[in-house]
Amino acid sequence: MTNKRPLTLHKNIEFKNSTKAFQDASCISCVNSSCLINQNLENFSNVDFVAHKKTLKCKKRQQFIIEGAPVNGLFFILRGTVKVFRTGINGRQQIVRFAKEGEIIGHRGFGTEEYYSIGAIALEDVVLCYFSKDDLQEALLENPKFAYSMMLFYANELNRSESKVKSISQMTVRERVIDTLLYIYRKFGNLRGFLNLSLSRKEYADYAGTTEEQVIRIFSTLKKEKLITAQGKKIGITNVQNLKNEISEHNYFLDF
DNA sequence: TCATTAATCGCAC
DNA sequence: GTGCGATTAATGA
Repeated sequence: MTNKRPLTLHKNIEFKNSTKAFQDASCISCVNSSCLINQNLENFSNVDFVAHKKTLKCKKRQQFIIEGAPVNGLFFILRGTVKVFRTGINGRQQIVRFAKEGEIIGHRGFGTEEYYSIGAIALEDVVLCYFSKDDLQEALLENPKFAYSMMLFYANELNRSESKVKSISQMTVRERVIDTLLYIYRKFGNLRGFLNLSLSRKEYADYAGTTEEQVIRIFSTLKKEKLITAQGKKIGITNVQNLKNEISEHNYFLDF
């Protein structure tokens, strides 16, 4: 599935060569323990690899990967959350996943694919680490433990992606919305009784594969059923177990 | 504060 | 279930 559609221009894109975007954040002193590179740091004999990485900051709502753009490297999230999407039929946005610190973005284009098949937008202010393809390739060949960690990551992604196909094709809209809520819940957790990631109704819809109106309607029935609470963008899950029960018959996949 | 953007709801299909 | 449009609420410059 090659994707060579022309670049979709977006109003605020700028990451390459914009000097102020880059600032040094050394891997050696990095506190992000969920990063695969950080975890494998002591196994690298070649220090150049981490020395070559670039750090860039993205403001909220800034797009840093454009669908169809050539792949030159991989992004690792140092801080913040990001949504990864691809443009579907009728220009509708399909959110592939939400990613938080330590996660890798753009990995599907790594290796054989020349162009990104996904786009990525910062949901809040984000700090990214960017490694060039060449440096990464070298590091993977040299360091089996690192390669193995990456393989696990890929396998996990594939598993999640497959279960998502099933949920979109076989679950009802209500179930998909609940599934989305639980996904956000287990990945981002709760903060003061609300999901620790605020998304628009549209974004819930784009992930669940439905429309904004459906999400609104389902949210309001869930509210009446006292399963969730909502205050503007903040959604709180009041009864996780009941929600889980509703979709447990279809599988309930744990992912990070 | 005022202007813009998002959330809702009702209704037709 | 979906899509449109009007109304209301929330956000942010």
